[in-house]
Amino acid sequence: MTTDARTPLSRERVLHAAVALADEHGLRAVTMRRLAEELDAEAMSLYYHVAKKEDVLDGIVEVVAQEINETVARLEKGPDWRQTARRRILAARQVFLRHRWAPALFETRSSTSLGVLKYYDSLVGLMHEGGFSHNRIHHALHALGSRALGFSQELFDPSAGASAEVPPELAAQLPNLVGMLSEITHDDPDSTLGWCDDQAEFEFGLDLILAGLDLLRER
Amino acid sequence: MTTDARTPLSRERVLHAAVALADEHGLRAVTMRRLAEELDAEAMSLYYHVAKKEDVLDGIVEVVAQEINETVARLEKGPDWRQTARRRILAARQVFLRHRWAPALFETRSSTSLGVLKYYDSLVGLMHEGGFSHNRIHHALHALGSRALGFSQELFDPSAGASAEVPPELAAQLPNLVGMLSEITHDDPDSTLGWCDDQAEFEFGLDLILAGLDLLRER
DNA sequence: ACCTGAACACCGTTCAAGT
DNA sequence: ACCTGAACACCGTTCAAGT
Repeated sequence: MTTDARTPLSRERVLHAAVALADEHGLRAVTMRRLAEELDAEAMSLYYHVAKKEDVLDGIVEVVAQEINETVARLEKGPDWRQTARRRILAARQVFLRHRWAPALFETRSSTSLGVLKYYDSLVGLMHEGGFSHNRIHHALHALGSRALGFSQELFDPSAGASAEVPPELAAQLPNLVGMLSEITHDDPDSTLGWCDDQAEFEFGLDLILAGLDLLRER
Repeated sequence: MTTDARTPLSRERVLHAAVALADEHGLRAVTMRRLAEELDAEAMSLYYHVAKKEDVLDGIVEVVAQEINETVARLEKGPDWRQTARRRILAARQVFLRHRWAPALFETRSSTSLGVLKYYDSLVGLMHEGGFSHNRIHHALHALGSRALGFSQELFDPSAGASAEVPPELAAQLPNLVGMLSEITHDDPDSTLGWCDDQAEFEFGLDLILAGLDLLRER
């Protein structure tokens, strides 16, 4: 995973090691000391290449954002703004499926990333060509929220256990929720970004919003 | 803010002190040592009343969730499911406006909260009465995401500076975004939950989704 | 039953010093 | 120019000891 121990450190090496570490052991494993270890260096050495830990976190958001932009750049345009946007968003999602720690991080610090801004810039351009006013586009970005980037925020925690296993004394207090959950099955566990954000659910919400936006455009 | 120094500690006092501390100085100020200080005790004393820090965080989510449920319980029903849901969601939002640190925390750990589950349970019940199948409701909750609870996730960071102040060398790389932002003004700075999640934007996205869902129900 | 002092393992970070 | 050892202030947490 890490390159030769003799390779000198660099901001880029530090950031890529951080992404790899997060991919393998989660974001919590990314400490300055652990990261240095991964690079066969001392924690203090990192400070020559990055300002502080926040800078590392900003940096790995940037790395992931670039990965998204490269993926999106390879896509062909669809027949209309909506299809094109949909394709891009679902492609971005694939990148997050490779970096499952990233949604949580993006939610706190995506504004610092030039790559994220470029992604949005391109989306704004697409919608503007597609007939939306800037004001509408602004609204649209809000309506989409993190869906514009390919993930939806998790309101339930994956670690809390499966849906059906609600303890009986709790179930009595939550009759409607338990009733609903007993009827629901999730389609594809491999496509999950968290507990409940699987591909089918993500697309449902995305399409609902894109359709709603498209109606507004035509008025 | 804190009660008499003689008042014995309790889980409840600890949690309420934690909420007050987060309200005043942010979630980062909530450390075991600082929290103890606030209660005129030693950090180690807290461990008699809470298991660990995670337990404190779960607990303050619960406190806020209860606040939401109490607020919602006082509301009258609207003419239909959609109006009622809208009222509840906007009322929940008011609670988050008093606890601006809470959205970020809810996004990571709301599943542990009985109060949050009760909120959802009631929403599921409302929609079921309103003519939705459980399967549709499940989809609907996904489509709404955190909006069901009254906030939308922030993709941009409030600390990063105002929208118009994009440095010129950056602006050249982001023509569409800069074009958009130059036309946009946010309506009401007081209603903001973060950089861009103000009341008007929140309602736009919420109504778009509620309208889309309502159409599905009628089919 | 409730609270605390001392101690441990772990953070991020600074700074003077090494090559 | 690049890396490091020692040190600091701060975490969460344990545990034996106090009342």
